[in-house]
Amino acid sequence: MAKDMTRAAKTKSAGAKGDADASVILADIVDRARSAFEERNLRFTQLREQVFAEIAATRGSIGAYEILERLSDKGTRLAPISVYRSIDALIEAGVIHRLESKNSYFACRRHEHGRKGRPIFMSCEQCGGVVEVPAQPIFDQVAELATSVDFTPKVKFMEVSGTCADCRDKAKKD
Amino acid sequence: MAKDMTRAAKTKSAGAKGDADASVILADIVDRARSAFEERNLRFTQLREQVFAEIAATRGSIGAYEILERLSDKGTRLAPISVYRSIDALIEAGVIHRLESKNSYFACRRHEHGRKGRPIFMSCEQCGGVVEVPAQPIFDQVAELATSVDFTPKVKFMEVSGTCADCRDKAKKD
DNA sequence: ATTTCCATCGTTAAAACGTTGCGAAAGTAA
DNA sequence: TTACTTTCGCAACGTTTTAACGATGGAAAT
Repeated sequence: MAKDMTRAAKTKSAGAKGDADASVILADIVDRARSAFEERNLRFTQLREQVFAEIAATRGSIGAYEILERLSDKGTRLAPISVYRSIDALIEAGVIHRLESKNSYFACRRHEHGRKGRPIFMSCEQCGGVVEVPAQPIFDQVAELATSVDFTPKVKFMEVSGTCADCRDKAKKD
Repeated sequence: MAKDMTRAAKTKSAGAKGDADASVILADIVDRARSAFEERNLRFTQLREQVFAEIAATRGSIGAYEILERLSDKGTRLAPISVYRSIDALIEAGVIHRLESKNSYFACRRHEHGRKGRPIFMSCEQCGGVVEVPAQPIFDQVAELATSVDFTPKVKFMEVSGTCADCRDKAKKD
């Protein structure tokens, strides 16, 4: 039943927006997340699945309280802590990331660019969309710079805000 | 009188910690901030000065509510919004920075490394200290990478957390 | 000098984000 | 079964940030 819900949610969200990559349906993304959990011997519980599905169904990033609201609208009324615990587990499993600059969360899309090293997150200030771009050389340079000032870095990702191509083009039309 | 207070605060904080660069006294840092405001035709009000002095007197970064508390201890009781408004102005003037990953603020130290392009903030997870390291080439590379995926970046600084040399050495002793 | 204007600040309130503590339930292992 | 660990529900609380609105005070225009 949980799976049916996620499929339904996906159809609705992608259909409504006429998403270009509607081919990658939400259920598949959820399945990939499930695999990630299994690989690490972590439990992909119903709650975690629901939370993940909401995040993955979102274009751009989503805050914890919005997840809370959306699940509530669908009949699953939760306390904030439950969502945060699920978020922690999802981050732990590596299937979502936290966008520090917006206190929000988005589904990992590493699979879209293979696994070519650590990514930079480019987050559009207009539409909220987030793209992950592999940038290992830049991380290497940061590490080198840090070492040069005797600092031991612990960087997992970097965030860059700006404007995506779509929004830039839209702005030009005005 | 405001100046006297800041001088006193500085003496206390640097003296207590036996800070190495006690030579750069707080009052001078405040004066530099004042100049930054004047250059931009912004007002360095008493409130902004007090807030700035608290931030500048802090080793590492400080949260808005801790600023609030410290000022309250000194007899200036403020509403949170007042602190946030001052913080906004100080960021606007470029004399402090926000550490996104910790929801806290610290005084800009650009002058310590000349003005050689945009800095990366290296923030120590152990001691909370923050150092600014000029890293324009890395910003350039990020910009290039962004452009290559048709994204218009708007990066001012980057944050790297990790461990500073002092804390690493201390850890080794254990 | 008086009016006009705008930035700043005070005050109240609430929104947005995140955590603690405790105990029940459900999965795992012996 | 029993014991153990992980997850979850629940209630309250703590932290960070913003909104709305009015008062004040200094600079500029008349």
